[in-house]
Amino acid sequence: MNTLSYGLLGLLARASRSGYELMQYIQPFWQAKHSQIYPLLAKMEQEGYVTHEVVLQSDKPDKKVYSITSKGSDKLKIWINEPTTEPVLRDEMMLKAYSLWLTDPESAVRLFSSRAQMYADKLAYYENLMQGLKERESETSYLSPASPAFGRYILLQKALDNSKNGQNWCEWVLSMLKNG
Amino acid sequence: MNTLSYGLLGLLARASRSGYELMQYIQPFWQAKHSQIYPLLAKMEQEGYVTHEVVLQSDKPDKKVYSITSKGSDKLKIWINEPTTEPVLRDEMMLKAYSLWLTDPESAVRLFSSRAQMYADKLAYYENLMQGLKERESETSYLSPASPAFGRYILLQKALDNSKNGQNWCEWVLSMLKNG
DNA sequence: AGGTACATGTAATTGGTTACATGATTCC
DNA sequence: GGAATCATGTAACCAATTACATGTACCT
Repeated sequence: MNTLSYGLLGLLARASRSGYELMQYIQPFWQAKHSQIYPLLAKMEQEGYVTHEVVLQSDKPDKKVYSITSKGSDKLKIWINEPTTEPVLRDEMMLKAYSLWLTDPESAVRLFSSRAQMYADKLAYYENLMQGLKERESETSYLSPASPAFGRYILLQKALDNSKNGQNWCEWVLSMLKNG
Repeated sequence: MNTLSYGLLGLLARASRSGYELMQYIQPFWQAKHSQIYPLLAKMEQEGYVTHEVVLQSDKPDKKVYSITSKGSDKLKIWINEPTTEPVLRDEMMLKAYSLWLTDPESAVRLFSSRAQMYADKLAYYENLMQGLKERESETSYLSPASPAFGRYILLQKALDNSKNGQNWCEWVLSMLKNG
């Protein structure tokens, strides 16, 4: 059971989903490809944390829909109270920023402009998700810590903060590149 | 040549350093253990990007001091202008926040309090590094994009922003946990 | 007929962590 | 003598990405 397993259990604790769906839902908060998720689900099923049933579809290919077991749910609840490991951030941009003095001003501007654009795109993406949440759920739902919507709400808020933060940082650097 | 290699070249472009020193300097911006760095340096030397000489020390054990070659410097400059990969953030806390509805209020408060403390510690750490930079370097140095100090300055600013951001987010969640 | 999204899987490789291993030097 | 920091390395393992592989259903 690695961290990704708990992320998948956290999704399945809300609703049963196929491996393909799990891959899509977890993407924004934990990067994982289908080639990592499918074998992991099989392993988790072997160990009794999830089960699956095949759901036949007529408009799309058939799928395996996974559900969390009570053993999986217990495991998930225990994990939340265990010590939390520190976040790991690996951003090539940080290393490039460190070596910025080795490049010409035009390249530096290009580098930070495209990164500002990346943050703008992410911001729009998360704003859209947040709007969707607020349309679907009432305030009493997503503002209540006991509600599943609360977790999604605070997660999206963190993602929004982070994107704004990154965007502001890029603009700040760009302003110095233009004056300096 | 992976991303870590370029990070190491970026450090060596400023000053020659031992593997042990490189490990310490790169830590805040790219997590890597000595067991990954030592073999990588050997490989980079084989490929002609760095060289090393043994420096005898009397107060400490002897060390291998690595220097960047012109081939390594060329490689580094080209890399800066290549397309930048997206950042990868893996934070167990995000997955726990998502499943927060499964736990009791006391555990939730504990979880966010200790994470707030982590951000406070990081903030203090980076503030200290920033102060050191400002004491060592003149404003004309660290505010000039052509200076090596500029890269360090904007990196520390990003780390500070990020820590503050995370701390505020934790306090915001905690305020909702106390009211909700 | 070709492209895209849906859907699931395995194999090979790289990247990264943990554990094992050794030794110098300093401070208490 | 024992702990802490400095210093370098290898081995085993786990996590993650890339590539290989197959097939359905829908739309143009």
